[in-house]
Amino acid sequence: MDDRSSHGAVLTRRRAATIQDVADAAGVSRAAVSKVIRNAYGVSEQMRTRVEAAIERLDYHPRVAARVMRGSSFTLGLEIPQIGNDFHSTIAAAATDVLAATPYQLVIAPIRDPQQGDRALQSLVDRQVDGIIAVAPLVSGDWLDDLAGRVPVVMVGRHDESTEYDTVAGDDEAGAEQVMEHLVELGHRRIAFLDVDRSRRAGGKPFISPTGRDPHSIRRRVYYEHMGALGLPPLVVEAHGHMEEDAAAAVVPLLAAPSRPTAIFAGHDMLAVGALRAVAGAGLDARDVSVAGFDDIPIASHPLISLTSVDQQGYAIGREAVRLLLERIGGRTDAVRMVMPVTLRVRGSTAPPRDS
Amino acid sequence: MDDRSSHGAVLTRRRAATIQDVADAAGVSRAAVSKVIRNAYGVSEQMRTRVEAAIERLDYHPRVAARVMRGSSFTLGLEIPQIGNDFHSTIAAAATDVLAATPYQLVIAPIRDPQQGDRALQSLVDRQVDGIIAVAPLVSGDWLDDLAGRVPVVMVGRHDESTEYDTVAGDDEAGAEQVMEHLVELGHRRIAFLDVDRSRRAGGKPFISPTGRDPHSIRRRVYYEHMGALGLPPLVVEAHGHMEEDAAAAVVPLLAAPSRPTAIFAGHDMLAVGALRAVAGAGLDARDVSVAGFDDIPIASHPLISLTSVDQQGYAIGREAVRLLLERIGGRTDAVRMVMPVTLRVRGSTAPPRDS
DNA sequence: ATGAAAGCGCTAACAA
DNA sequence: TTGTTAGCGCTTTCAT
Repeated sequence: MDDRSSHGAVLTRRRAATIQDVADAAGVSRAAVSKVIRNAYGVSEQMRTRVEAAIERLDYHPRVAARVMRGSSFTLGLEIPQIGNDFHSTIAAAATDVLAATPYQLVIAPIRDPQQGDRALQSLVDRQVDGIIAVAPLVSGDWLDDLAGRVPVVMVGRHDESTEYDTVAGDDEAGAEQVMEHLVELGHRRIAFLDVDRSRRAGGKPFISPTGRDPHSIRRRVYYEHMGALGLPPLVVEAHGHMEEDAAAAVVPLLAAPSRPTAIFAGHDMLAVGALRAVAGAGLDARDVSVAGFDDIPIASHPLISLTSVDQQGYAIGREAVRLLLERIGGRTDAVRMVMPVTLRVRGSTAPPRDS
Repeated sequence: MDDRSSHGAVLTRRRAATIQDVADAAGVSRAAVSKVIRNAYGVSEQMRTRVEAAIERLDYHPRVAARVMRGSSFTLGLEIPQIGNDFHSTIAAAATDVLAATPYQLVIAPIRDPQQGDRALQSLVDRQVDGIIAVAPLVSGDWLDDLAGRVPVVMVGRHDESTEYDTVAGDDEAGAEQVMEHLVELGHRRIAFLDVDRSRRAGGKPFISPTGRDPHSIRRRVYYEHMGALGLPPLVVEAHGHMEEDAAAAVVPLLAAPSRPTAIFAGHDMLAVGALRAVAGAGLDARDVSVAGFDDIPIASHPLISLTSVDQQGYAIGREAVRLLLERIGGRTDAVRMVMPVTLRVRGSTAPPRDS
């Protein structure tokens, strides 16, 4: 008889087996069961067999929370600043693939707005994950140093010099340079830069990176430098939001301007695809307004999109981030800084301007 | 002095404050602190002030694991069968938005292959989440009934009759019918169906839904029924994998066939976009081979893609799923079944066949 | 209004 | 090789 049977309208919830239940069923001690499930040293063949049979019979699954109280959670946390951005999905996919062969489970703490990065990171810390991989360009380095003092951390897409955590990033400088050289070589002079949303929010510990070492600040800086070197007036527009549609909305007025740009360098591919939405929506093509992006997300290679973009090897970035994190959990304490080489994928979205 | 200072190469990890530290700092009992952080009844204004100051000073954050041992985790789990599918991202985005105004934190258990659904679900159970939302078409209903007996569950995209869990799904039958009627009306007769990967894997508790009540089985059945009613020979091809590129690979041979189909009904939009990749890659357009999909993912409305698709209101599905889950956590025990109405978004990817 | 103390399920140090 | 036991950080009666 279940002693937690329903009383009135209260829902019956069966109690799942605990390690004590397994121990009783197998006629051994809790410690013995614990050793079996952890593959620890000092269990006879007979003991193992009996215990495993009981585990199977009772469908026993150790509670992660109880394990956490005594040690590790075998959980790794991934924080990505925007669910739905395919570059971030790729990193998550790579991490999931790599971890499939390990005892670690990945959990993703999703946020809708990069500004909430610290909240998501804190929630992972509160859950005592064994390690954290984060794409959080806007969180302050000091805060991260503090975080990394509590739990192993690998940051993606940052170029910090921290000694507390590892970084894996694409070569943003080289990538942006290749884009600018490509556009200039095609004959473009009126080149606009489509930047991420940098509007600030009130409150909270996080703040806009003041270092200028986040990917988007670097890409924009390279843009400014190239325009300056050529004596061309820069034109930066900011998307208000992080979705593809937000980028399109920001580009529409650009296209209506009297002397509209002949090329747009978008800070990342979601923005670039949005820019293409505006360009195509206005009945224009690459000869009118070329568009180049960054990340080389899967849709960029689609023949109907054919977006020129900087491939920064997102899958490899995710894979290496996990590898570094596992190393760090394994005991490494010196910081590693990885910069992935980039390749410009030239496609149909960039072409010589019609009037050149 | 930190009594856990580094010894040799061992990394120093600062011990985070516990409820006891806060209690000591404020000169009160642990119970008092607990009451303050839970906003429980019976704390004087003075007590609250003192405790909150100590919490602030020590940067105290309650450990979720310890709370779980005594009650709830204030964590909800979302399982999605494929990271990188924009329909699933939309559901995750909706869930994140709704939960932002609640004390619950969402964690996503990502998988790469729908067949691993039960592993991800089990991992959420092991973490004692307070509720689960899952998009898991292939997990058996019995297993889910069992799961739902342990934790509140809302399933997305299932049309089960279970009394143990709620379901939220689009109207797959109506959606598929609208697609078929649209294609037939345009004059198509050689219509192919591009199905999801149904190859089986060995082992594990999950198995292919034998009920035929999962969305893709329904969409395919409707396709068969319409083709049969018109006396047309059905042609079903299966993608080997779940990525857009896998769909393109499956479609390429179709296009090379002597009497190729004039239209392709893809089981979901990622497959449809892949089909468009193959069609455009072969230098064909909608007059040669029309393509229609299901889900109306954001890229479908992009003018360069312009994919005809069934809008099943993914965002609303995610929102309602969370709402139902919170209701269930709040005590509701009777099962709710929601079917979201669908709308066919007719766009440029479907057109009358050239030779009609 | 406040505090003392039991106990959630597990691991690890130690004893047998 | 196996079992006993302390204790992780919190919530929750139950006294005071």
